[in-house]
Amino acid sequence: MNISTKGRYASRAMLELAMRNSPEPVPLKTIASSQRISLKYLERIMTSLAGEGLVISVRGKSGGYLLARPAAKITLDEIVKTVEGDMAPVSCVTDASLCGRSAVCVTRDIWREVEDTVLGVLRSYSLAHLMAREGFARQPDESRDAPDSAPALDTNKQRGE
Amino acid sequence: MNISTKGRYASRAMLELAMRNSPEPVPLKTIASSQRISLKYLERIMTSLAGEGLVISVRGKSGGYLLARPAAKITLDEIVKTVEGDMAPVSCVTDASLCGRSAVCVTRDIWREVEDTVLGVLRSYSLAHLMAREGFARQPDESRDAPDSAPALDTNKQRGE
DNA sequence: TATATTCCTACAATAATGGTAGGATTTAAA
DNA sequence: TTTAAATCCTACCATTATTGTAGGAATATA
Repeated sequence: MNISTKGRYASRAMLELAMRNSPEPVPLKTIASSQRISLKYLERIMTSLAGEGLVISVRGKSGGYLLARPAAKITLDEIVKTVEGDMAPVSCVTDASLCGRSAVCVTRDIWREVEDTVLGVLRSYSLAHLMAREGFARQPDESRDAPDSAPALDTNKQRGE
Repeated sequence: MNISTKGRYASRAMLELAMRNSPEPVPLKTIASSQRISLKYLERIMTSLAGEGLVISVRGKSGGYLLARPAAKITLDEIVKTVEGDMAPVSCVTDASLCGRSAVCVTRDIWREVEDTVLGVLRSYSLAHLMAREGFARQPDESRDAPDSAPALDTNKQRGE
């Protein structure tokens, strides 16, 4: 059971982007140094997030990255899935043909439930939630849906929105 | 995100042990061949399960393994944790000293919640549940608490037991 | 034109996974 | 008492995944 540095770095970088809330693109150099992540490694991570449409990249001098959506509209499962790839704890969950007994495999059902549950937890957190946890006041344009307005126990639904 | 072959093999081996419900110890040779797991590898896995008290090993000729408790009293989280070790998706969850910012780290809280949730799902399944899913009738001595008698949505409580 | 940035691809060190090999030990059965 | 079948123990190893590094190419601003 592991979420690799990719998933963690991506989450932290996105959170920093959200907290900066800059109208100008934020260069990775800034984020890499404040998060103590290798710039080159972070470049690769952010490129894939850009490919997935979670951030907008601006090339050239005074370029950098911007969130593609408001922080309340970006959830952790999107970030983690993008950089980690398949989140199934067992590959047969994603590709049933890997094992001849997939159709009747009891434990496979459990591994699938584990994956669904993990993604449910991650989907329940938006960047806005994380900002709130960091003690930041919510921005005006994301105040419509309060981060903590969702039912606390329903982890399969998105908090916030 | 991965549950390695150790966790999967251990689960399948324990399920087979439960389904055989043999009063005599079941030798690993039997399980290894029916589950198509390398005998030597399975030996190591079962040794650690025995060390954790989940099975009883009987050495010598006509030896083998027995469940240490009724199938309804053994849950998947015990099995998986024993063979996989630390289930935290990020090591700082278990050892906060690995990162100076653990005390104030927002994402760390999420990784911890992910771990708790996964273990909750696994704890909600006993070997008896898996047997029931395999279509086996419940054994008399575990019929008192029906495997599916627990509230369906409460994944943090044990089903059965 | 110089500079700061993202983008792309290849390489590499390290760690984790998934075993194998070879016995030593134990114990029931022949 | 011997033999055989089983667990137990430890070391090794091949493969894969992780976690980067390196070097530049492309892009766009100042």
